Amino acid sequence: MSPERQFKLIKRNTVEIIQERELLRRIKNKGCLKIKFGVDPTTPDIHLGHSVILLKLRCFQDLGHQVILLIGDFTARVGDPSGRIKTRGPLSSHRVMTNAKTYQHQSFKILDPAKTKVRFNSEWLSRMNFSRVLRLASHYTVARMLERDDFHKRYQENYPIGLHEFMYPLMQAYDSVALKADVEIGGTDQKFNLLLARQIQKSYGQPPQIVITMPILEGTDGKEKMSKSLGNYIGITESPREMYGKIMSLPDDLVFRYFRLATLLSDEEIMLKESQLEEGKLHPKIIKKDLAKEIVSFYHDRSSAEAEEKRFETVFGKKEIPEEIPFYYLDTQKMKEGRIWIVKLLQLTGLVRSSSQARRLIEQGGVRWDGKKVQDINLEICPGDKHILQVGKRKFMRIVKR
RNA sequence: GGGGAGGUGCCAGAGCGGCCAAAUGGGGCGGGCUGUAAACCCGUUGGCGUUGCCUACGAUGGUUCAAAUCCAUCCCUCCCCA
Repeated sequence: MSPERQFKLIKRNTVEIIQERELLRRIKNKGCLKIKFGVDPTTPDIHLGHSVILLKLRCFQDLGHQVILLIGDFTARVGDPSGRIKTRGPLSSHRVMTNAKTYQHQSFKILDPAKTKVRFNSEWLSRMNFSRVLRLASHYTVARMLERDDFHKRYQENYPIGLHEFMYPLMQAYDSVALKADVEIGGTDQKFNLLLARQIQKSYGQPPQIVITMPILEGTDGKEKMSKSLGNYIGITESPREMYGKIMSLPDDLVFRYFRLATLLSDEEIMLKESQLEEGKLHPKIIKKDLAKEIVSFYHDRSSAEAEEKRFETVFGKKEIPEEIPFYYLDTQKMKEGRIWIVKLLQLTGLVRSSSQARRLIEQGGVRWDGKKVQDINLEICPGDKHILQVGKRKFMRIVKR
């Protein structure tokens, strides 16, 4: 493909490319570029937020470039201070390695394993001795480090900053030196780190990498960025059910952003949907269902996506009881004279965490026995063979006596 | 090294001897509404067979009939000076 067309594909959805012209020039001159993507193995699960970048990397791969998945096993000992207000606790190296493996495995749902090189930064960072660290550190200043928004804020707001946290961006920058990266890609929140690498590369006599920043995808709450710690994420290994449901819980105005950033749909297809929505030809719910089906199909398969769509309609649209429900086998010894207190049963099934919670839910009308709202907290039931216990709208349990 | 401020529930943040299981906001959960697990509105949010009892306000010990609130020691954080 011509460098110009490649460039156009690469540019789609990016927030910024630092030195666009240089990128084009390098594609022309070198043909195959080394694309670095640094991964923080502090959490094992990849979610749709990460997929924005992974999809872009996939695009690079399809264009014949070399993707390097850099596992920050060494840097994980420090913890990325980006956007954080608190210092991260260090992770055990065992934990880091397991996470790294999981990450690799999961990322291949999007990336082409044959065109992905995996490296670990402990390879070079663990061998750095103090004098080399000093040399690295001398290329940057405290004042400039404090310009960084997150450090600046923490400093201003009297939050602690560990001295070692200053090293994090430097270590990451050094990775680019070690890899001789042509391009590094990251979220916009990584801009500082990515740019710093350019400067450090120059200090080590290398041509500075091209920096590509990608948008940060909002999580299911529609406000904060998607992250595991905020609990607003959609993991790419989640079950079709969870995935489908979580997508349906997105605020409506985020749907097209997800289409753009987290699916393979072309701009044309997306724009068509947008105009149809505006003209009132498509209901927002239908579009959201399309999105859910699209994403579930990508990470699982078409048929399970369709099954989930059906189930969703049954449970939330028609408010009916779905076909497959997990079983709970009730031990008859737990019963007294063939009866059991509803609160106890709720606890036994694990549908609630405590008896207080069970009471609350009953008081609020959130518990149903065979489809009927439970009104009385003291209700004792005599279960027959098959009954359905429901908590809230989406939690069901089939109770079977044993 | 010296001086000062502070550590409260999932988070943010009030309370500074009894009326405190702890205001308020966020989040979560439940209900209502809806062709959505959108938006919006209302309720709820430590545990316990629950008009009461138990455990909780950095940790430990103490004063008091009574402590998140007072005292002592310790741990942690921030600020100013050096």
